[in-house]
Amino acid sequence: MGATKTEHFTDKQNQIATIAKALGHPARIAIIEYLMKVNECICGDIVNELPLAQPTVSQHLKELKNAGIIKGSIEGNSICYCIDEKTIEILNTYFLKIIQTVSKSKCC
Amino acid sequence: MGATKTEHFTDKQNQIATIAKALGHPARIAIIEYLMKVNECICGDIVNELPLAQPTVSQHLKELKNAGIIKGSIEGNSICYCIDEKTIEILNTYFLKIIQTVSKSKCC
DNA sequence: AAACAATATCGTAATATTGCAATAAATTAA
DNA sequence: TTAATTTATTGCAATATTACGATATTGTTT
Repeated sequence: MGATKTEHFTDKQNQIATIAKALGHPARIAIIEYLMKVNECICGDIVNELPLAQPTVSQHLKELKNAGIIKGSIEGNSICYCIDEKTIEILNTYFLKIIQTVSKSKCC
Repeated sequence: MGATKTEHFTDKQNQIATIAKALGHPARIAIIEYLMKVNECICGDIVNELPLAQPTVSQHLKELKNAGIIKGSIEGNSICYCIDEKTIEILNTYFLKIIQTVSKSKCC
């Protein structure tokens, strides 16, 4: 026990949970915000920006990339990361549906 | 080490991360979907609906409640849970801003 | 009050996440 | 080629999460 029972849930449920989980850490939100600020997609100054060591940042970037939230393209020596808004849109569409459904029905 | 360095991030960053994290598990997404389906807010048939034991479901409900995603009101013997769309809206507004910002800027 | 029902909490095992120092790998600059 | 730069990976310690049996709590019947 201890492991999430992924197989008991639908693909969609797992997809939404995976994306949300990747966004469920303040460092990763901070990375997203930084990528938004420097609208050209600069890479590893993220390390200088965040109060975390380089391996830790690298790991967070990896998780964001695995979840499809950012994408990185090699650019000479460094790597250019940027937000893939399509993935955020999946979440957005999903949550919007929740909000619409819930606001229609009266509750408790 | 091992604990998230919450204090290094802004309140907003922590708020968004907390809500996203609570949604970052397929069981909790399934709970949300069930609450949407039975638009009147029935309570612990969630246990019958999910492939998880009662204490596990109770724990997931607690986390959703702590994050402000659902609210529960005691109704006699049982508890009536329902989605608090205001919290989902916070996420939605935040993500929308990301999508808008990113789609404006060209990238990699 | 006693029996029942619905939830919550406790305790604990299994697993996952977070963070970082050390090190590796890949590219560029000298 | 050697040194420097940038990013990734490994290994490990600390902590958190997930899941559930057992048990407690709270309210409802009878």
